[in-house]
Amino acid sequence: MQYWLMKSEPDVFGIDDLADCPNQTDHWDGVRNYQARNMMRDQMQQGDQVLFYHSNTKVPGVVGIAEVVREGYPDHTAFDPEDPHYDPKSDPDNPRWYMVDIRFVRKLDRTISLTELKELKDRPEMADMPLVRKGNRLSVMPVTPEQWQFILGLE
DNA sequence: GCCAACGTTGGC
DNA sequence: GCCAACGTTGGC
Repeated sequence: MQYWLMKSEPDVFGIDDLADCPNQTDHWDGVRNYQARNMMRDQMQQGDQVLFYHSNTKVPGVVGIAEVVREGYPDHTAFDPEDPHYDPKSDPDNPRWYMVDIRFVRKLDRTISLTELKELKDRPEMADMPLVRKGNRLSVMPVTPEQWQFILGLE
């Protein structure tokens, strides 16, 4: 079992939206970055735990926990010309983009803000966490067990 | 809303 | 294969 962090803009799809979905489950569509794609397609497994992160908002930070319930499969939104994430280069016979399904587990009692995590970035537990490094734009990233424990220990 | 960082594209 | 131009991400 592995740990991950996934970013989402709460104005588009936040932790409460996930909790409101049927079965509290939704597909993580729209990722159009190869590094993130590779992780969803090749590495994420059923049962993996996910830190749900709100980006591009007033207080960016970790707001909840989710769980991977379906492993990588083709992102159908890439095939739909009407979809904002349409990619004509993705062919249903040879899909370019993949997604996973995640299910809501719980909200944190409070937001563990990016500011707070940055202040703690020199802690040994937080070593090599892409999230707190400058210029990081990866929307799906692996989280070490140490990072997982440490971050949730702040709750 | 600004803009730095960074990934992707396409001309050569 | 290089790299300038461009688009996007995402913090502030």
